[in-house]
Amino acid sequence: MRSLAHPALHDITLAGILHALSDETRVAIFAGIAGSACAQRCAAYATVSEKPVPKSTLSQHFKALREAGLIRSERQGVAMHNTSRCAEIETRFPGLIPAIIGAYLAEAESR
Amino acid sequence: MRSLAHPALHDITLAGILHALSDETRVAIFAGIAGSACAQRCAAYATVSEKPVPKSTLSQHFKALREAGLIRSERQGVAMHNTSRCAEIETRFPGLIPAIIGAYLAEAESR
DNA sequence: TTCGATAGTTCCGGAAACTAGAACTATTGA
DNA sequence: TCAATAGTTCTAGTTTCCGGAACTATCGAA
Repeated sequence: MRSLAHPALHDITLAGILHALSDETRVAIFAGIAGSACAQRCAAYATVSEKPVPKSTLSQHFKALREAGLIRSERQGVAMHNTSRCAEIETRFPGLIPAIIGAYLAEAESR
Repeated sequence: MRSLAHPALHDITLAGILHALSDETRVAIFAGIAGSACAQRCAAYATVSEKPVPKSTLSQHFKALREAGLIRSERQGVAMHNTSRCAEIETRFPGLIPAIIGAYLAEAESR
């Protein structure tokens, strides 16, 4: 397995973030990771919003979030530990992630 | 020309907004419209960030912004008047658009 | 009322991106 | 060494995106 690529903070772009989060499944995964105190395994999201997500698709989604700079993934034994990079991003784009998470929660609640 | 479709406020989705703004050209156009007091013609964005944008592509971009609910377009004689729907969206997703515009400006400034 | 100019839209083919099944790789525990 | 677990990569079918060419709508002459 090749080493996982994480962009440096200054390589994270707004368009990249918005694109990564413009997918229902990915924004749900990211909200879950960002809202959790502890690291999350990929497999924790084998079903998202009551829909099963195939393994390969899930892997692609995590890759997209990783390459956008939204999460950090580290192998821990056989599993993967995923944590959000919210704090870092906050220094570059203050208020952006909280606003998106807020909108996500508002939308989820109204459904 | 068929009448232009604008989604109702409650049909505007977060994913739709993020997708529409996940394109460099579109977010630049939207920031221009949102930051302007008066309505903007499509042709005002025939070049964005010093890159020329083909007419057909520009039309598609405006359509994407319109269908995401971000702008309102009305024919005014031979031209189109485009205005942002920021105020409406603010009631549904408070703080979202300002945060994105802020991030866009921060990124534009750092380049 | 026809002609020309202007401003967008639609059509369409090639390019790029997304989805998900199948096969593969890495790590751990028996 | 083997089996199980957790992800990744390969690949093909589908969908979406880009931009040139052709089309439509509106207005202002003449």
